[in-house]
Amino acid sequence: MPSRRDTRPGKVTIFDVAARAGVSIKTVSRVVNNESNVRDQTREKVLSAVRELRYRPNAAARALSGNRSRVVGLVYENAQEFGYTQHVLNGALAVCEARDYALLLCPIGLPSPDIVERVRDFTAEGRIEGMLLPAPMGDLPEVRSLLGELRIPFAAITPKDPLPQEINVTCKDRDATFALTEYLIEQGHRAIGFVTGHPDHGASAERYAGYREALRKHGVPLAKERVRQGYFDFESGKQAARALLDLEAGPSAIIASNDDMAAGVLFEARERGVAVPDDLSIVGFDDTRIASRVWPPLTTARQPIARMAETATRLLIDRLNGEPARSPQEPFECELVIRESTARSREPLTARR
Amino acid sequence: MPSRRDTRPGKVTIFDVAARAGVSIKTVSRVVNNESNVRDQTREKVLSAVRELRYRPNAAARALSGNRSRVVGLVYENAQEFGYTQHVLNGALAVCEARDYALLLCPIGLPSPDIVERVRDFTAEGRIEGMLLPAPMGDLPEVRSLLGELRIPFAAITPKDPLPQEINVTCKDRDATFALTEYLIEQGHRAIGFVTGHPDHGASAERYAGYREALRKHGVPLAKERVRQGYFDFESGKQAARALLDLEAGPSAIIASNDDMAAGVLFEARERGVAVPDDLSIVGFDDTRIASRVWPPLTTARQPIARMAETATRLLIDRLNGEPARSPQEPFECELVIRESTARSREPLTARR
DNA sequence: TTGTAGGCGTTATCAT
DNA sequence: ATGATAACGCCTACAA
Repeated sequence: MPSRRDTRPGKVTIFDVAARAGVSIKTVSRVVNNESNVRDQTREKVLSAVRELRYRPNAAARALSGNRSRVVGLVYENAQEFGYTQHVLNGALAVCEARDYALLLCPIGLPSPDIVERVRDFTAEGRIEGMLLPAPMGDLPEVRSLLGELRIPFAAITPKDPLPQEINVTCKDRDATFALTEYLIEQGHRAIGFVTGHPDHGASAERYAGYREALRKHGVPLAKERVRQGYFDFESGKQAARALLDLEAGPSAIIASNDDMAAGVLFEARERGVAVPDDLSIVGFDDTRIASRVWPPLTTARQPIARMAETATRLLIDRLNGEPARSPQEPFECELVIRESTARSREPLTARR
Repeated sequence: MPSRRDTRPGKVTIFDVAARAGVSIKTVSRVVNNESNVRDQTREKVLSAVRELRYRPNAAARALSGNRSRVVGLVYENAQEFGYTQHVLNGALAVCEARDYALLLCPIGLPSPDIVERVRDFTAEGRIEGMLLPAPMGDLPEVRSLLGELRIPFAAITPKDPLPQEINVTCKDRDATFALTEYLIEQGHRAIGFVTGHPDHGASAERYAGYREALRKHGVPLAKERVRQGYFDFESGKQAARALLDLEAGPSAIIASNDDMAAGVLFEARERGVAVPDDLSIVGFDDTRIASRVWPPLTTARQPIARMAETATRLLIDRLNGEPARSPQEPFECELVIRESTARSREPLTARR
């Protein structure tokens, strides 16, 4: 029973616990790490010593010795709008905490010429054991190949082209945009503008596809001039709205590929005195906070971002603990949220009222 | 010249660098840590070896050996509204990155009965070397005394009662609310409602004081029924507005103690068809994103949150590196931002026009 | 089922 | 100014 050091105030080490429980440090280690081959009785003894001493294994020692830092890195786009990232953060943190992992942040302003160097730097001191890549980080091939090279497992949230051997969490945003568009059509809208998302985001193409599908299904021709490029931020939504509202035959409704842009559309409409939803219906995507804080609150599709992040984090940590890379069987569902930014079209296509 | 291990792919250690530079590992350590007592020539040799080998010291080994994790913890209130925290995060991360520290997050939902346990847990594995306490975390005595007990230095951002021997970063929010109120008075407003912030936040009392001072200076009586309790979130702003707009003699202007509540006030006004700013002027505080994304955009006071967080982080890291606890000489200034949510009062107190 | 020895990559101590 | 050697606290092998 080696008790290598005297009881010192402050730091309780594995030796203290071992001494107290009358076992070797290895046995303590086994118990702490939930390994097998420990008699229940011994385990109990150790556990009470742990409790009494308030022992917590030292993270640095564990990392150094076991070559596992128990830290997950989160690389995210540091944009003005933070609604999406906030949900990712919440989900990731919740799971990390439950699994006793820590989360380290790596904000990146896109586009970033030295992104590979930034990520390499982030992983440099051996701190990161696995990486979380929320959109659009999972879309960048240079990041993915770097992580592959570094042998750092990662989980991507809504990447553009999910590879089966990696961890990917996706959702049915295409279906959701389809449903949103169809809803507007059912409300009598025909001239429906669309603001796309950033072309580098995987979700952008999906959402645009959902819009076109719905138009096609209902025999509404796709008018190119009613489709504008946006970048997922408020300002680009505003600018897209400017162009759309300047059209001769302006739209009676506008779908923006996310809530931030929809808020921009709404802002522009108000500035021009266009009544929403009376003269213009507006639709967003994600149901982040801003959707219910502008007036009128936005009709949108609720993407379960936090839950998706939780799932990604869980699968990633499982993988770090030796399980194979898995992805959810099914993409997550998005739920339609009808609010006051949309109304029946006043155009005389259908009977009045 | 001990070269303890062969050149292995992947991990470059201090031994590799030492061998390459033809010095001992201690010398490499000195150079890497910018210690003195190294000949310039030797330093150069080591530095080029470091560069050529792309050597990065292992964080875990450093932490274990030096008893310094180079990690700063950020305990923050995990509220719905994230505008404030977003700026804190940005500021803290920027400085951490520059000083080669990492930032660990500890979100806490308030009120939290087990907050002390949560924070203790957060610090438990020896990961955290210093702690950042943005409002309102610096106001909680139990947290402060816990950190004192644990001998973990901390820096508070706008705490209620800053102690001189600790690191505190504050701003002149009292002056700013004073200026905002005065601005409204100059615009002809007399019936000015006020929504206070969460009573546990130090800033709440300050901002309320600024409001009262301005009224007093201009001989406007303080009407208790025009002051409502809020909690810094959107919903409480909405509810406060409900009460204020229900008053017989409703206010012609409302000052909310932050932007999120101001957005709630605006939302409620719109729901009732109260025209802003024609029938009601609205003022916020902070100039977080939401202030310029609602319509009309909010007149507010810009609190330099990110810069304050940067300063707090810098001072904290300095302290962790042996310097004494210092605080800025002067509180930070807040800047008035006049936007379209305020206008001249239409009440016939001053001449028309 | 349990324990012993050695090493993880640094920083710290004390020589020289 | 520089270097040898011992911690740091834990985990991994291998023994018993």
